[in-house]
Amino acid sequence: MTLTDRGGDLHGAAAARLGDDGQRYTRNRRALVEVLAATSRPLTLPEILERRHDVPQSSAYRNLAVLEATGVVRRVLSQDEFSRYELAEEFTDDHHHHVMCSHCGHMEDVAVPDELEAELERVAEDLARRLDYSLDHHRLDVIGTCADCRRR
Amino acid sequence: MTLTDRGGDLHGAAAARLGDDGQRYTRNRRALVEVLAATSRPLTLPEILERRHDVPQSSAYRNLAVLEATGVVRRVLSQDEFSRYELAEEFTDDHHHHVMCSHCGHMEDVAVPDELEAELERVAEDLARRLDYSLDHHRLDVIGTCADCRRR
DNA sequence: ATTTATGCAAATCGTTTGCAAACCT
DNA sequence: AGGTTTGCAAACGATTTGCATAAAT
Repeated sequence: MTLTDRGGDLHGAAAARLGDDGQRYTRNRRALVEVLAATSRPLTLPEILERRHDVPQSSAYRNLAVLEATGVVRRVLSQDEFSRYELAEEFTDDHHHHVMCSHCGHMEDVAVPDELEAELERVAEDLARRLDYSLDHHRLDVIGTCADCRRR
Repeated sequence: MTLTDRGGDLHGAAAARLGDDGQRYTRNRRALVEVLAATSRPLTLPEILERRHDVPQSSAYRNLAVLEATGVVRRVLSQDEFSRYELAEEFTDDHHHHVMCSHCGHMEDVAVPDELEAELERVAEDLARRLDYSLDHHRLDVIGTCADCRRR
């Protein structure tokens, strides 16, 4: 059974993770997790605020930092001026990569073939060992120009 | 024959590229290209300035932007607060990826096996086609904690 | 009660920009 | 001469933070 299979228990899992760190799962934090769970791409802070007008900007930043520190959220950097946020893989049970527009910074989640994924994992482990890093994860971005930006 | 095989002609190639865009290959721009050519990892602006005390910060930023716009330099984002800069692949004749520390943002260049590279290229083309992006390049990061940060 | 989170306003800091002087062709 | 680049200082803007109040346990 996975987190996403358990359906409504995403919030339970997030609350438990925060609790382990002595943090509370508050209204604002739940709102952020809900917004991120409802998209298939990392969102910028303005995009998050658009979806939840009741969360003030500073609280969004502060709580995203808490969620990131506890491993519920991952921050991903794109090519534009904004950071983007997505749920950590552990909370979506979905390993994915990104296609990113080098002009506007837009990102979308994509999956790659299992065979490639397995090879990426092997190579990542090998590189981390050789350079004396403790491996966390790998990240693959396909970078190009999206249809909207080509039109401009 | 490649650019790097031609040895000292990196500057010639950079000058030609800038010339195509009606830009000059000035003292400061040459200094930046020299610094970037001398490392095997993307450098932050402070790291660049450390190596060339004669280039003022604003000129460094301004010229890196020009070099990036003309395709001589690529800006890569890491996990810390700084952008990092490296020579574009066309000017180093070296396709590489990065191992990155999620704590301090440090990055190092790494190569991956040709077989993986070929598969990455195939998958990147396929994804770009399916999502209607014009493919530019792909980027693979291995993310972990470096030995220095583990010690802290 | 006590600790933690909130939200406004102000500060921070990497990066960008205005502008007058210096440079190149 | 006519355009570009320079470099200082000031501005910008995404993100962070101080602090008094509100919420959670």
